[in-house]
Amino acid sequence: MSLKVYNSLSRQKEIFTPINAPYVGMYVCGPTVSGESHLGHARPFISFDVIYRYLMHLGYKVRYVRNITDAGHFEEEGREATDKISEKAVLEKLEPMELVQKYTNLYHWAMSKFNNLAPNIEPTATGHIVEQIEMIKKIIADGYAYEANGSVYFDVEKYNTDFSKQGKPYGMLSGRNIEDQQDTTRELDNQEEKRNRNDFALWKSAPVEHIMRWQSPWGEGFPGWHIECSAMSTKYLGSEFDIHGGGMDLLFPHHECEIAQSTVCNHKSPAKYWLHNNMITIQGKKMGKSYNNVIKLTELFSGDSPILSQPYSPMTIRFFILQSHYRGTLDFSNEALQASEKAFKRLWEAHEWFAKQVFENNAATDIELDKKVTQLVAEFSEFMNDDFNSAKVIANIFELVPIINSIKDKHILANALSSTTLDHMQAELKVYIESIFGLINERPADEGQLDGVLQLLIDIRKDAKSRKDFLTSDKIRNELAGLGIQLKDEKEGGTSYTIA
RNA sequence: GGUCUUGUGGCCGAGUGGCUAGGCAGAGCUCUGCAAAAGCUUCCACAGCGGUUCGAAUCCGCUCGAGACCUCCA
Repeated sequence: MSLKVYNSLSRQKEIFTPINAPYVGMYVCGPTVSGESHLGHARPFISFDVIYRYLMHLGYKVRYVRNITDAGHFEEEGREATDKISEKAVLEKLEPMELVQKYTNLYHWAMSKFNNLAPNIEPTATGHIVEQIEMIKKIIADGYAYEANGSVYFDVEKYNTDFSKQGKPYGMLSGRNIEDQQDTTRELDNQEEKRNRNDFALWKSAPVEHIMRWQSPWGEGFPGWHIECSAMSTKYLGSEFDIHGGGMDLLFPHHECEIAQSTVCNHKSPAKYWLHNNMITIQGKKMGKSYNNVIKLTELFSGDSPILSQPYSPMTIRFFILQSHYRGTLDFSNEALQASEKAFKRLWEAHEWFAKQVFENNAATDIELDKKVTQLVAEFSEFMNDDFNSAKVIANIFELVPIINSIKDKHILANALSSTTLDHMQAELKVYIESIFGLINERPADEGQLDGVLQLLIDIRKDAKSRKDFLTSDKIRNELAGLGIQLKDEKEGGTSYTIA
């Protein structure tokens, strides 16, 4: 059973065959650190984290590169070319790099909260100006770019004409053609520098007020919007690598431009498989700054937003995202997040208990159940191999949860299942929940002292209960509940607690 | 206007033509001093209209609705 991935390039699921197995090169477009990350940004980073983890689980040696855009992308097309980062820095009276550092730190903090593994290389745009300039020079030398007033533009028209003959027209990824683009009614102005409206900038001449600027063969300026990803992916993954990932909104023009740039420079389309995650929506609309409907990650964690009825923990959000397929839209609502919060809690508590059990060697007494469990567990990899369908894996895990809880409550005897099945199920649950899905226990391990205090209270309550002093026993339970500590009376007369 | 996606029960969401998706919420029951938790049972669905088919949420057509990209965007 082999891994299949949906390739945006072919618009179908393809068997994943690395160019140079067991090595896998994966590039994912990272954040622009000109502002705080929001819930929408969490989607690709969590989705591709799971993909990264799963590829490693399959035994691949993955080099995962995710960039940081710290030079800013720029407004274009009839608007003043202004570096967003510089502009905001002035407003906030900060050095550009100070701003970049602030939001980079915040981004890294959020990533670790989500328990995302760090990429193997996290290159920055400003750290690769030289590589970008070299790439631009090469494109000019090959005749696919031209200079105009200190700026350099990619000649889309010429590229499309020449490469269409090779079956690689501009627009092959997004399914567009230049003619359609030209038919649009959108207004064109201040575009006299460009020979064609589809041309995009590789290098922009910097106006005097522009703080971020670098020397280049074409004068002082800054790199265009798409060249950084091409330069950095080529440098660290080679001219042709396995997976290029990112949000669907980057498909055009960003990824289309990357293909054109890399194809000219390296004579190869950069990535074999293009993977795109879909958007998180809110009331059906894409969450994005253009819609002014973003929920920042810090707000999400603190609950400090009028949209939010409560805070949501990083694991709740991670679980929420994993409950859907990465290529579908996912609609945010308080109700949906609350559902995920409860579901994750239930799943985790069952898993936590089950992971600690040691099973005695025996054969199954309930063959049917044993078969069912074996089947459910076997399907984990089947579902993940089908374009990373984490939603279906989680559904199966939830079929196992009642079985685990029934074993715990002794509604089902442990020997109903064979020890082989139980051991396998225990191991696979740990692998999938913890290693692949990257879910972790959010409450820190008890320091011991707290546990001691709680055990003392539980003992006192038990005494009170045995004396039928329910006033005291309920007081202990209710007061603790008020502190977010929930007591649960177990079947055998014991009491356990969970801390919210 | 062009390109594309999509419409699943109160909410979020899987669904490869025939088999209960799953979660949360609701109802009932069991356990329990009460509760919580847990377990069991249960209600609620495939936008509409046609067509193909022995059989369609799944394929085709039309209608209506929603969204994304075409400008920075995960």
